[in-house]
Amino acid sequence: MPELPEVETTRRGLETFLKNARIEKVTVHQAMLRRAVPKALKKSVEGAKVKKLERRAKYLLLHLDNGQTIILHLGMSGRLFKKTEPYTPSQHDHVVFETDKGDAIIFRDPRRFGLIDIAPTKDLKNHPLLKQIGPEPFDNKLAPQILYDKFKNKKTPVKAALLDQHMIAGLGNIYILEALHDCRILPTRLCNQITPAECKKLLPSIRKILTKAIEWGGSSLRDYAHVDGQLGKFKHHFMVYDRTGEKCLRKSCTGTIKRIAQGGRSSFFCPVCQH
DNA sequence: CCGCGGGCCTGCGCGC
DNA sequence: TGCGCGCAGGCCCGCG
Repeated sequence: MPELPEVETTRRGLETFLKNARIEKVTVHQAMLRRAVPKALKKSVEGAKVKKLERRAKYLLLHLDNGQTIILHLGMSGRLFKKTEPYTPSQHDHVVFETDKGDAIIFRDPRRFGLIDIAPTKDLKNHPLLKQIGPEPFDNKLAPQILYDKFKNKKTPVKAALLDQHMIAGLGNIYILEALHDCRILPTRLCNQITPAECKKLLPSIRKILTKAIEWGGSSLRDYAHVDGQLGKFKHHFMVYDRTGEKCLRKSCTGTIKRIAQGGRSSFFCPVCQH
């Protein structure tokens, strides 16, 4: 999916015209996403104003002025965009939000791994989808030592642990592999073998990669695009992701990028500069 | 409790 | 040209 940078880019894109807008109409064309769109969505949302747009992990939270919050997740292939002419409707345009400003926001998701839920804002902390999620990468309270403590008793490869949203929020396949390359850690390394010194490099690498990715508007591979239709450009800055057989881009490294499968997902790394 | 593999969906690119 | 296969940004569930 859309990982943290793509969701954050979407949040920023929506904010410019959704903040303080009133949602006048919700149309559900396809209710069956990863789970069913709640029947109450329409009733809970129509007539309410969007007060604040927040991102938590890969979830987008639209806080309304009636005490409800819309919870959106883009899954693997989801995107949210503003309808502009010319508009080519798709059979995967599942939900449409229309505002009092005349805008229509479309939730398009071919694979339907995304989801939409609605919950009282005050109950979000205990929402089953959000309750167990780990710290945000940019949370000031997150320190290398915290990562180390989470790693030290785990026997899984570090790649798998970072994919787990309970460990740290918002990371996915691309940015994990880019961050691990940045701090020279192999994705296959076991968590309980990662040293405190390595954690001290890992966290800044995660933050650096995410920051750069947000600056470039995320990564558009096939489905993802900004709210206004522009493409995210970070894929032109990948060091390892999807670069099998190509030269490692680290200065003066002579390695060639390798691909392996871990837990059914691809991992890319440089066998020369990562250890 | 933990770790792994499968399943959920559609679409695309590749090799034959 | 057409078909089958593998693979794709994520997450949940059930099994051992």
